[in-house]
Amino acid sequence: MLKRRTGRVSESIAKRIQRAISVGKLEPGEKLPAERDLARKLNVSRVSVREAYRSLEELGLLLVKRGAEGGAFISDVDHEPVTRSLSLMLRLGRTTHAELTEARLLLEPPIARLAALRAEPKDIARLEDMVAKQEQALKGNGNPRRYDMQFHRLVAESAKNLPLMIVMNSLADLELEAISSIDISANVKRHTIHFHQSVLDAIRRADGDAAFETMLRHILDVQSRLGKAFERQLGA
Amino acid sequence: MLKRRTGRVSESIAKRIQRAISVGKLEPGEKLPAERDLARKLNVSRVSVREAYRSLEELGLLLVKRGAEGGAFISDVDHEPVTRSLSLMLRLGRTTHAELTEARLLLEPPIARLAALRAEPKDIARLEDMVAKQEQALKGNGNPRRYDMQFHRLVAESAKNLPLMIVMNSLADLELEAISSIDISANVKRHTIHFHQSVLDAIRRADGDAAFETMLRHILDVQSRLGKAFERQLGA
DNA sequence: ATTCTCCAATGGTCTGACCAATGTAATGTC
DNA sequence: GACATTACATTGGTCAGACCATTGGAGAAT
Repeated sequence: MLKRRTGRVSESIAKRIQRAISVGKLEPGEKLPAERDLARKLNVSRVSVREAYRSLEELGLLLVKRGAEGGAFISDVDHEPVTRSLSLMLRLGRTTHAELTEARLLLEPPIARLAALRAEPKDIARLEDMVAKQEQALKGNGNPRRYDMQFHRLVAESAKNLPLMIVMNSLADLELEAISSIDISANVKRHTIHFHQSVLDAIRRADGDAAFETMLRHILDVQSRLGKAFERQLGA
Repeated sequence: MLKRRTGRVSESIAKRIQRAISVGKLEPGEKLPAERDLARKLNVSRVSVREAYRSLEELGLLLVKRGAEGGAFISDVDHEPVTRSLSLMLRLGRTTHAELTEARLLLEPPIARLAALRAEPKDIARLEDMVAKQEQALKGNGNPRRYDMQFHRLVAESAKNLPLMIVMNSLADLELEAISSIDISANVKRHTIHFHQSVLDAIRRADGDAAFETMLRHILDVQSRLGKAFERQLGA
């Protein structure tokens, strides 16, 4: 035999399918053979096919549904797997909040600038919506924290750069996790909303420099306030 | 029973292990039970344990070796999964080389600035070593390309910020993959090395602004040169 | 026409077996 | 005694076949 694969059977199957997807032979929505069928066709056991499907599912390439009319379907690839991995790596790497903030300090202002230059009307509408929700949550005792990072994500989305958006999403995940345990005063919340409004305003005016500056000040502001909160928490 | 898991058995196992890793109960290098043992302990089949291990392996959390003294070992944190997923998106056209370059354009100059401010002697030594290797490879017909991205990674390492380092490493790997197929003239290689030397010099002088500026110009330079190369390749 | 029931397709899990790789310990050879 | 060889135990990899669980649709009942 010529094909010398020392590796696992499931891997060679997974690789074949992945290649087929890469070159466009398989398109999103298409259905792969049932596990039993493909196993028979390739003269391997169902286990191997299952493992291959499982790997591809983990990669975000497949969606496996069970039941009648179930099966393995080619997914639309989105950034979820990257974001998940990146978030995981950051968490595992024992990233400190200081590091996290520093990274955001480098990233977010330029992202905000891009957003100001590239935001489309629907991006702006979503940002407005988010700020409105935040205000409402503040008045009505709701928890505006969820919406806070969401705003930052939307800004990144408006920048129309997928890698940056992915990075920003992961950092936001981590930030949310980090601050979920500490109390935030209504005062700080008001400040946050105010900054968000300013950023939104700059984006609306397509004023890149203003967006950059405002975002920078916003993160510095949060940094100093949260720094105090972290200390209080440790002291208590 | 209280715990209502509708999902797959393998997933609940994988989640448990992942959590144990996240909170530090399991550390890199540690060995998980053999498939048979864990299966017996949890009252599930070996198949389920295998699938759990397989998922975690795909996520980059485990390394599975077979044979005597084999087993599933907790991996060191590595950016490989992030890179892999990103690379997939690149291949599937969800993102472009232009976006990638733009991201680097935003990220690398500030990273270089941090590196200049924080590089320790041993970081500088490694950077010097890398540039030397590059020069040697250029003279001796070697392939300096591998060392190119390596240099950028070392810069990110010198910045002492884990999130930024992981992100930078992923982007560097991706860049390497993207350009691996195109020819690079000796002229461009010389330019690259020259820029690297300048960046290194700024870092040695702990001159953050110079490092920022030089890195920015370097990437812009590469961008314009590679842009042409890409075009040539497409035209051919 | 609507609801209900049943069923076939399909993934999920289990059992138990054997194969394959791999490090180590026992054995043999010089 | 030092080194090569062999045998073996451990562990993941694969297989076959069975049964369970979910799900959507076809057909029956109303």
